[in-house]
Amino acid sequence: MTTMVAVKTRKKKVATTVALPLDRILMDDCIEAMRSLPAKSIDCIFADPPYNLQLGGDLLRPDGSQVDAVDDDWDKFDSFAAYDKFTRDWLAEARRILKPDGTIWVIGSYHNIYRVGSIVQDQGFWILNDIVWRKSNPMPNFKGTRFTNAHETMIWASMGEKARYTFNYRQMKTLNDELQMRSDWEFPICGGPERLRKDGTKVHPTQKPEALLYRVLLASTKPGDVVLDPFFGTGTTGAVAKRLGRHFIGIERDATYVEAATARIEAALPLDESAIRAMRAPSKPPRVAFGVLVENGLLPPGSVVVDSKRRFRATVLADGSLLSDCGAAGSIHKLGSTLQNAPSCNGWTFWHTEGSKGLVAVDALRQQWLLATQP
Amino acid sequence: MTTMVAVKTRKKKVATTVALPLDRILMDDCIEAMRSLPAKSIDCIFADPPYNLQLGGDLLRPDGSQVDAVDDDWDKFDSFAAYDKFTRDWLAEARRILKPDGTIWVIGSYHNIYRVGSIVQDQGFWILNDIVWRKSNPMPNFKGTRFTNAHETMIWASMGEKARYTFNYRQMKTLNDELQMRSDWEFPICGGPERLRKDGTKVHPTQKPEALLYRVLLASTKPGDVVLDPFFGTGTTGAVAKRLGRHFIGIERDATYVEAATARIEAALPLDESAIRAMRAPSKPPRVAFGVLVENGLLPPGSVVVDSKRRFRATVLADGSLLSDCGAAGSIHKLGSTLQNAPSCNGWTFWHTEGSKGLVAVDALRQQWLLATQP
DNA sequence: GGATCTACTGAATCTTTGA
DNA sequence: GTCAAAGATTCAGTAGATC
Repeated sequence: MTTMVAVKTRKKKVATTVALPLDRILMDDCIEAMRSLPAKSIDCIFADPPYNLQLGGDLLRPDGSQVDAVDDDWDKFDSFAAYDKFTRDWLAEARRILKPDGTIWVIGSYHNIYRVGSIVQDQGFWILNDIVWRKSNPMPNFKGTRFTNAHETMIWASMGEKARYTFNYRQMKTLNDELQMRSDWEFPICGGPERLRKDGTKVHPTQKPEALLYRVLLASTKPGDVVLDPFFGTGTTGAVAKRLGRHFIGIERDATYVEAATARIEAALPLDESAIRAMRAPSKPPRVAFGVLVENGLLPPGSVVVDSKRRFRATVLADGSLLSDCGAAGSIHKLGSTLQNAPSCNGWTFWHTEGSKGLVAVDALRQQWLLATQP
Repeated sequence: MTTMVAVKTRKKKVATTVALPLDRILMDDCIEAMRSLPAKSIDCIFADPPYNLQLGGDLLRPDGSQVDAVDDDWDKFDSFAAYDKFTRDWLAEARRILKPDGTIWVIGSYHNIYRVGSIVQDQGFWILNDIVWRKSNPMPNFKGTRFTNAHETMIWASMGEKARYTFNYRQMKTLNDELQMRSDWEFPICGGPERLRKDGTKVHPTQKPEALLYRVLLASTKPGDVVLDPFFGTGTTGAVAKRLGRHFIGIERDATYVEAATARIEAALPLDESAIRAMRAPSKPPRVAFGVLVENGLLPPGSVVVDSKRRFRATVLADGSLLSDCGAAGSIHKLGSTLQNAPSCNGWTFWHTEGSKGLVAVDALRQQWLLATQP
């Protein structure tokens, strides 16, 4: 199904409708397929490009010939140069179709991620984080010649240094038991029932765990966003996007993978109604002006507020500003910073009012107000 | 003290004696100093080059205090091109002086490591591993704009694909409780008594922990080997090399750093057994966030949980929070305490899910998860 | 003397909105 | 585009003071 989506054109800020193949898999070369998509139409790209540098696969040698003796410096340069060109080409297309406030994720290992990261930066993307996927059950190093290669790296980048982007800070913090989500994530590798198999053998050699994509999409997209995966494989990105109420576009050349991905996504269930509803709520609570609490009688004019240690005391005025005993006045934030002689202050957590069980931050009143007024 | 060391010359494989400034600090530009060293004379290089952080303005913590940023001149570069040239130049010299069976380590962050890694590969080095230093106590992301940047990356490379190198597999396995050493290492950042201070302020803004260098040198060098650090700073590499019975050569331009490093290394004592044990990462019981169970499908969004007496009922949301039927929401602990009107609540034992044999505490799911993922 | 509280700090690319 | 005001934001650990 092709869906019409509002996309803003560049020159004139007029919304036009452009065809986006939402929730479909394009069976094509990734660069060709991206060329068919309109500029500035995608919210997020997740890319798991091939990184079989040393194997001399079809990417580096279209004729399938074997790479020469690896001591040959020229050949090495040739290989890296070919990989770099491929990377530049697909990243340039990715950049064209991303919205100005979109972001891109690329996953790789030490074989390719340094090439990718350099080119990401060269093309003007701005790295926001690199994320380490720590595998809880990596394949051991059988020969004992190196450290167990127990992680892969993801680069997350915005369109530029000043570009805006989506980061659902609160949801990540909640997901991590009220601690900021860190740049190192632990997940098992994809196995068990989740791993797609046909006749007992795995369909795709590097199928990514859904939990990984779950966190990626929950962190960096909003419900209804369009997520593109140019190296779709067996469709982990699509299955998770569907579950999380995001749209996906997959690009995959290999018919076997497309077939497996199609069946898989078909079977994936979207989250149930209540979970979806809660997710569609904005990730940030709506702003509430302090004055609204005053107007609505939660803290009527004349009320007294103090800081948590009762060092400062102020009276609430009718316009929602505070008047301190020493004569200073201003918004809850301004007065808090003035009194503490600090550059800034969050008045919501700084100021308190007398409750039945001691001091209560005015932020609690705001929560109360939100609970009472939000649907 | 200059010591005479046998070094093989390149053209003819005849051993000649060449002066190596063993266990000394050369106060000079790193490229100039490396030029003064003979080719193929160094067993291992550990390099902690400037990261090219490109920081913006001041950064304030939530309490209003200012973050002491790395604003030193040595970290300023005009462009990626300038940084790349600098990197190519020092890496080329490093390559010249390394023995054919030597290895190089470079540490960096996402700001620079992709540039470094690409150039390492371009110059013919062969990456053996990349190692993630997970910081147990990183600086938080104060503004809630990104994931906490909680790691740095080290690249470990040999002179070429077929080159030999030293890897003390057994010692690494022993150090890691008889499990293969993985590519992710956890250490605290350098602080406490180990952090060099003068008049209460840190001498160097980016002093590395000795535990990190300890593992690096123990893994990749033999006793008596020569370790070169072209960005010596306050001499962590030298202090650890001395304690491990390796020779070091330090290169550092800044006289203040050289002075501090000299005194520090002078005071360093060879390690005894207890100190070696202390160098191991502290083992902490693994912490599992409730959200991890949600992400991994043990309790998918939309699942219903109840307390043991079925008085309260809540739905699991996509971000790992709970939404109660009465509209209250929060983490498993928060909602449990809210509903019971109690000051605190252990959500792990409070909330249950329907199992085939009746209610099962979500804590049981956590145990199940730990069993499945922990070695 | 031990427990508790307070202040400080660390390689950081660290805001958003509306006039 | 700029600018000013409003609003949102921290974790683990050490060191020293206080109870």
